[in-house]
Amino acid sequence: MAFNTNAVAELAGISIGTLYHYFQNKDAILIAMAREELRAHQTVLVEAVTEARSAREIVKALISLSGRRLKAREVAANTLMAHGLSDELAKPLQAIVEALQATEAWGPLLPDSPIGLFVLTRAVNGVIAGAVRERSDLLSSESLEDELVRLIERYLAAGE
Amino acid sequence: MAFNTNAVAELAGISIGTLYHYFQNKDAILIAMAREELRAHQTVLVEAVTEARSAREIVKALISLSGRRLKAREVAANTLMAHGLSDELAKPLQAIVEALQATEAWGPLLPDSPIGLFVLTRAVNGVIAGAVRERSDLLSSESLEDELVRLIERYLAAGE
Amino acid sequence: MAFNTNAVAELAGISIGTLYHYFQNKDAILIAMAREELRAHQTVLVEAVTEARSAREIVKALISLSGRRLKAREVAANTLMAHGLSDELAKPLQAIVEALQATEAWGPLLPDSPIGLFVLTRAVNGVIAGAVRERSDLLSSESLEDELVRLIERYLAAGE
Amino acid sequence: MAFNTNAVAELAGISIGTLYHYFQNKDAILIAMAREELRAHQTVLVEAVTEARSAREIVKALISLSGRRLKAREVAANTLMAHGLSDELAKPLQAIVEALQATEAWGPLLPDSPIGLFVLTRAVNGVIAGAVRERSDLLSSESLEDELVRLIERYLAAGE
DNA sequence: GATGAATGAGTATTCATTCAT
DNA sequence: CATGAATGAATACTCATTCAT
Repeated sequence: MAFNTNAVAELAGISIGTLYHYFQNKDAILIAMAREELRAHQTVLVEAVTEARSAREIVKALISLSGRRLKAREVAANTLMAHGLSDELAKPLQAIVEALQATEAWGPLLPDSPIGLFVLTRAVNGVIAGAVRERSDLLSSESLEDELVRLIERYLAAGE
Repeated sequence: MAFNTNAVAELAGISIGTLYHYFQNKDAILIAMAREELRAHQTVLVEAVTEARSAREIVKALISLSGRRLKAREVAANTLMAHGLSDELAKPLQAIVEALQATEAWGPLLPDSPIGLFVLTRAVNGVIAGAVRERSDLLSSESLEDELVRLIERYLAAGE
Repeated sequence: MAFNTNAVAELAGISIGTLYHYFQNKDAILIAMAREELRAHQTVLVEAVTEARSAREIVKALISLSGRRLKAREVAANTLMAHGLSDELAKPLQAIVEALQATEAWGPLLPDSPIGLFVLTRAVNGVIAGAVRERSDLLSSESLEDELVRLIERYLAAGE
Repeated sequence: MAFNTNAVAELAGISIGTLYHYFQNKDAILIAMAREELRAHQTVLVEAVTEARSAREIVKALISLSGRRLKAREVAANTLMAHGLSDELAKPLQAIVEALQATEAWGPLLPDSPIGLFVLTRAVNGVIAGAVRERSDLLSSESLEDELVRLIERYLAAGE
């Protein structure tokens, strides 16, 4: 594959020897890179979502960011899954929830129960991830946005 | 790794030469195995879902089957994604939809629009896949079931 | 390489099993094919040279036939050399000499001594083979012809 | 065969990995070895021919060196031909010509025209190569020498 | 006889890791 | 600390040959 350690080192602009100064072995290198990728994505997501003023704006942001560094994030996700660290993939979602909970606008609207939060976030994420995975042209249409907003609003209304 | 071609051949009970008689190279072998894994899972899913008599039974079935051959399916999914075939991962979902549409009980209830179907299926799938990925103990509780049924029913009601 | 036995069988239009009915092993197959190639070329050469009425016509014929089935003859030559049968490569030259000796027109003109014949034939052959090997554009010019005729005539005159 | 890459590496006193550090693949290794063989032979030939004081001494040198590392040169020649590099086989001849042209003794005697040089060199080479290929006992006799000298002198006289 | 799927020893090649500089 | 040439175990893949049909 193209992901051999020497290629990684060259891409990173350092020598393979130096790479092995910092990391124990190949797995450690790949996991560190995957986590960094995820962390960076999380930062971008949280920023975008925090600025959103409506459910629609949140959905818009999530969809538009879903194409960001797509390949890199895919590899990162595969790496973490292959090493039994798939639970870390949820960190960005958790961070988004925490960010929203901290705002005056969203805090009161979100589900109280952890399960409710879990279902809502994973459902939205599942829809967008599915569209990305399947290279659906829904991603560029407004109807996916509409439908996701409806999913969210209906689900939130259900708690009343 | 343990997935070297010679080991695969031995496991399959054929010689390495015969394996290469059927497949072009290692990637082709892995992809074929991944597709077979997915196909088998799809069969099991469709059977289970077809027999279900309520939304709750469908959710129950999907959750209980989500742990089936977990590692194998994970590897299969990674393989397909690594080869740019991630869209094939949606096949089981599509098959479930088609199976349900063909029944008297479910056909009329499902969303008419492709987008509605897409959102509903990927949302449910996203929630269950998330629980599996994160090794959530929600999987064994009834509350996840409750919440998913609520998600489905509310979303379907939204079309009215 | 592309010269594996299965490919050879397919090219020959018979099954690999049948090929092994006729030949002991791969070397036997390749050597037989090489000899057949050489034999066929020899036939064509002798025919052409026999009809020639002057040194120039002989040279013309040899040059024009030097491009015949070039790749096949190259492979054949390599095969024979690789199996220590390089001396067989001289057969066509010997056949040409014998054919010429048998004619009224040429018989008396040729060198009496085996050494003279050897030098003359290998010299002419060496020049043409060299031009072919080096992909020289001399092959299509008339000057190579002129020079070869001069070489032959001078050498024959030397015996006087 | 005995020319497997691991054996080559061991013979060269380096690891197989290092060998592949320097060369792209097996073909590249074989071609490099063939060229080196040819280059070394060329050096020896040019040295010997440069010291020669007469046509006979040149012929003597060429004949006596024709047996040098015979098998190795044969393999080298086959390798280059098999890779479409047969034209490189002429390099030693060209080097000899250039070396002779640079001397006071030979420069004026050699043919002016490229074609003349081509015919003379390939003719002499063809005769000696033929004798080697056919394992002729002419190689150890003086008569081949005589005849080659005659060929050369007559051909050179032809230009007058 | 003819077939061609199956075999598996043999070989080319990769790539994580080390260590002398 | 940084480097990157060198290593060689591990692995992908080939192809001459067999043999049941």
